[in-house]
Amino acid sequence: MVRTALFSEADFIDAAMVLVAEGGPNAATMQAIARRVGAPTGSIYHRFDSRAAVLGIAWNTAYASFVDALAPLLRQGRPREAALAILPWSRENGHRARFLLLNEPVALFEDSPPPAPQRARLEELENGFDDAFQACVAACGDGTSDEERVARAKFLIFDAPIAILRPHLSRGAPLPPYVERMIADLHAAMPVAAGPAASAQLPPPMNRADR
Amino acid sequence: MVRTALFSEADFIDAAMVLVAEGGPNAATMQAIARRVGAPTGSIYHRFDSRAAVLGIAWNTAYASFVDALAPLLRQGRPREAALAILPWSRENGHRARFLLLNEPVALFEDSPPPAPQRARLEELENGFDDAFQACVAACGDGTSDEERVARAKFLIFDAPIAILRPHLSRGAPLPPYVERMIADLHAAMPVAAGPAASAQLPPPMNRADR
DNA sequence: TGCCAATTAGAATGGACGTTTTAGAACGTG
DNA sequence: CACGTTCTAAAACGTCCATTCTAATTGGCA
Repeated sequence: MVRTALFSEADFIDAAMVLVAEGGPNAATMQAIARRVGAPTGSIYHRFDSRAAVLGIAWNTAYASFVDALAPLLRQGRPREAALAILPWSRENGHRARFLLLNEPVALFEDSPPPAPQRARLEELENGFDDAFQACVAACGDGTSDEERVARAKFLIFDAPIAILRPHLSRGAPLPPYVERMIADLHAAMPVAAGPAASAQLPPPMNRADR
Repeated sequence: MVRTALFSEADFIDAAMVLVAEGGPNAATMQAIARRVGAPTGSIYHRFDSRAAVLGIAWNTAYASFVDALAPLLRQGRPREAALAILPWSRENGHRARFLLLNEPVALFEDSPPPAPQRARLEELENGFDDAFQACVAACGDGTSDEERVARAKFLIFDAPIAILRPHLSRGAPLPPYVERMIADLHAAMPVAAGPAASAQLPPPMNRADR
């Protein structure tokens, strides 16, 4: 390299994340990203092939950070700790959390899908996360890991905690202390290790649906 | 009226909903909406002020239908039934469900907020829904309706069931039968009417977080 | 029958955005 | 101290889209 770069790749990635987090996917125009970094738009194209690549790398970065925080706990068979780990991760990764947890990929990538390398990397990350869930279910519950059992684990560890955080993330408000209680209570009431033993302690479910 | 209209307002609204449901907010361009209806783009502007108005009305329509399905049950103090009602509503309102439950308003309206009438109507609907929650919490639990109690009820009745449906809505797959079990189990384990009595039956929550 | 408002019809306009291009500045190397 | 490479810098291009405009069509009514 012969001329020292004024801006780093991470600068542009971060700017894109912040813009999406604050204003939705369309707010992250190439010109807005450049403006926020203080660079000309051309400089983005010296580092990235396209806008889709920028957003794809941003997504993969945030997702990798998230998976790093949860997967080890899952593999250790500690689903409750994994669910609770979303909380400090979100507090420490403000923009990333909003970027990752508040956007559906379909909406983020609707204009054009990320190029192949980023797609491959994402699939890698998703498979790793999936494996961690499988391992957790195998370690926590009995061996049978059918679709429903995994869906239940993903809900308890992933979707439900995010649903608890969502209203606050959406308002941009700090996470109140009771979100931790809600997650903990949820896992106390519906353990992932939901052998028949656990549910037998609960009051019997009332009669099924009303239709 | 002197010339019979070939297209109805609802045609355009529905087209917009379907397009957003299938391809994300940006897929609902004025030209795409018109093309799907088989009308010229000019015809949209004879009925609606702007694209923001079309999306705002579409959102309000879907939201009103959703609230109609849940609010009565909430006001009757039947949170479990309200949570389960999301299921048949989603099955009977395929596009609407994807449109409403898979899109954050911030992403949908980022380019320009809906005009005042639609904003006012939405606030009306949201207040009505909020009141229903307040009524339910008052009817189910004890009288005290502090922030945490309402947040808990909203999670159990609204956000959690949606989180259970989300993966399937997102893939465009039909909702499997076990989603009903998951919602029912959740409400059996964590009743909204969570007086101290209910949680006393549960095994004591394990020690709080690990940090 | 001939008029008029409502609607269809489709082209035109202006702006925003992704991407490309061209020119110039910086810095390690020989 | 020039040279080549990497980067900054900013303007330019082409496309897409929301919105507007102009003209043609329809059908009830005087």
